[in-house]
Amino acid sequence: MNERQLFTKLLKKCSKNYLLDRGKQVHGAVEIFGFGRDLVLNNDLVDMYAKCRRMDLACSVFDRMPERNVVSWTALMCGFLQNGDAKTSLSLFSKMGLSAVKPNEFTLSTNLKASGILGIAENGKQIHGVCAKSGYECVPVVSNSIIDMYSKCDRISEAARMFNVMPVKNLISWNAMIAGYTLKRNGEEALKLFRMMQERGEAPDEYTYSSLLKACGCLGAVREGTQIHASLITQGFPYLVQSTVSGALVDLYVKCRNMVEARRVFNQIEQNNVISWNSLILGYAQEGNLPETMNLFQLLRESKHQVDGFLLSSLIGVFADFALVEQGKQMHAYTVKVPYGLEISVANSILDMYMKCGLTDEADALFREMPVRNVVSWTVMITGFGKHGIGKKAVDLFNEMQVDGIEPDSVSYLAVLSACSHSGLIKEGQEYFSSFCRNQHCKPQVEHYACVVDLLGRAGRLKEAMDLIEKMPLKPNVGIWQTLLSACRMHGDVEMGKHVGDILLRLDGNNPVNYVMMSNIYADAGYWKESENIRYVVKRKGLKKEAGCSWVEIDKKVHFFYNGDENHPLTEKIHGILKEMEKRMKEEIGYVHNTKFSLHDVEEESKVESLRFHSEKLAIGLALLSGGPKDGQRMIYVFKNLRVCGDCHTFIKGLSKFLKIVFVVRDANRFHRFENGICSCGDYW
DNA sequence: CACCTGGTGC
Repeated sequence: MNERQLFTKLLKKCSKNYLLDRGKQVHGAVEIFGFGRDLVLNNDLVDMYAKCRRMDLACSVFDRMPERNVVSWTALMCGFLQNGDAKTSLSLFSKMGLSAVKPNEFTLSTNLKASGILGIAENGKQIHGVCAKSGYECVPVVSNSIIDMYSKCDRISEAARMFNVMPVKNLISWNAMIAGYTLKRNGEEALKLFRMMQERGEAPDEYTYSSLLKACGCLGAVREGTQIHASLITQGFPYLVQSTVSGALVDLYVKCRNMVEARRVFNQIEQNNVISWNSLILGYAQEGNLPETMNLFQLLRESKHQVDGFLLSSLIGVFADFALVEQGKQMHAYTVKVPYGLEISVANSILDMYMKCGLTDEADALFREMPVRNVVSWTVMITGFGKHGIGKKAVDLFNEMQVDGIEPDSVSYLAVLSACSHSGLIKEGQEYFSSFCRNQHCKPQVEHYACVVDLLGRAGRLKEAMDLIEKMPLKPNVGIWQTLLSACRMHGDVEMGKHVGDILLRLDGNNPVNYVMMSNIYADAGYWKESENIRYVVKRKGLKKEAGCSWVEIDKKVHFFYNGDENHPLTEKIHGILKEMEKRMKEEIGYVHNTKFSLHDVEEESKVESLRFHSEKLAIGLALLSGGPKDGQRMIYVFKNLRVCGDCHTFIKGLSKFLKIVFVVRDANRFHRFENGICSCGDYW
């Protein structure tokens, strides 16, 4: 072996093992031995510095090269891509196009990948054109990259077309296509492709399994996921102690709410990485296991891994869902101290947390302070104000956002439309909807139509709402019919309600909510027999609604209540104070139990006894028992997982009037702010 | 010099 070959071999070894200092020594030797102008060795040097994450040094070698070939260019582009700078790779690609050097399959693949990462379909399509013209399209590396690029650019059908016409598919082609479907949350197609792969006798590898397990997680397909897990074990799959496949397994079990199994897989992994840590911690948080969440969070901080923005924003998101203000504030304080706390997604999750906990002022102050805001930041605020029934502010923000130069996307349109419907801003809502229809970039989805149906329904324009559903270019879903059905009930339109109910039950006959709504419509109109019949069907089918649960925070401790719950140590006293309130309300403002408005409730709850002990009332009872609002604020916050029932709504309105207390209730749909006998929802929710 | 993998959010 001559010296030149030796240097190449040494440099490759440095690249592979990220040995920067050793690489620098070899670089020095290359110069001393007079190989400073050697093309191949310079290419190796560029690659070595790039792999050692020193793009500055890679560039200086590249710049001083007397001549460059396609390998020199590609090594540099690759380096930028691997260091997270896809943009520079693409601009180098166009710079290279001006020189005489022609791209090869490596160059094309690298820049297809860069386009995919940036999600720029136009760019990728252009490179695809170059591939087609030069004949590289048929080289597997290139076609695989094309599949990857299209699926990352949200053009899954073009990815599938490439996959289908490829004359030779290798394992990576299958993996890329399965990953593409998984990315778009199309778990069914991913599993279908996997079955096809098995029929053809293709052996899967760890990439295939990672994607597949993710697909199962998206589908909530516990059975398929467990099967795959079992077959990995029986095959003696060598990767189960490694983090990638097992990380996907941990996440699968977390998504399927099986924390015992998730923990078991996690414990088996020899080298856990941040991702599996994050999955596990989030899993504990989502099931409300706060001690284990914080325990693991602490262990992670003590480990060699770094807490990242991903974990922070998702953890804060869980606190927001549970309305754990104290935990949320603690986390906010923590984010201020760490560098990744500055990430915009973390700031957005904090905004969202304050909004979901009812602290609009805190959110607003933080929002105004943020140095950088993106469309998500604005959308969080618009959604938040919308759910508080402060439609004016939501609308103003939506307009201000556009003045600020940020284009609304389909989620922000949803936010503003829903804000309009929650606040009864009918005209404004319709205007935003038509401007959305004229938008070049995105089209309304079923959810947007549902907002407009709600808007029209609220105004009693049921016929127009029905027309809209029938004329819209999309297939109506369960949600949109439910919206119309609610409107039918609110306006006492039994005939249309019956029609809509029939459609709904045919579409989704296993959701008890649909039956309850129908039953209530009949009951309101005095059709007792029909109402009973429907309730009977629910019983016969054994359909169960999610258990109603409310909670309230008192002295930094959260108390949970279920409907009719008698587990709280103060139950008797809570019942006592609620009965006393009812009595006073009856005498002072003529309150009677309102069974008519049990719209969102199910089963035997129409009985006065059970209405009295709905979870939200129990929570309020405890808050009153503990001396009412603290800190001089005349406010009590209560949170509920389902929608607040009509009777409770009337009850709380009454309470707010004669106790002179403001009650804020967050239900599954929006905030209700009760003040002096009036609710911010205007009795329509 | 290259292609495919795992965790948030409205």
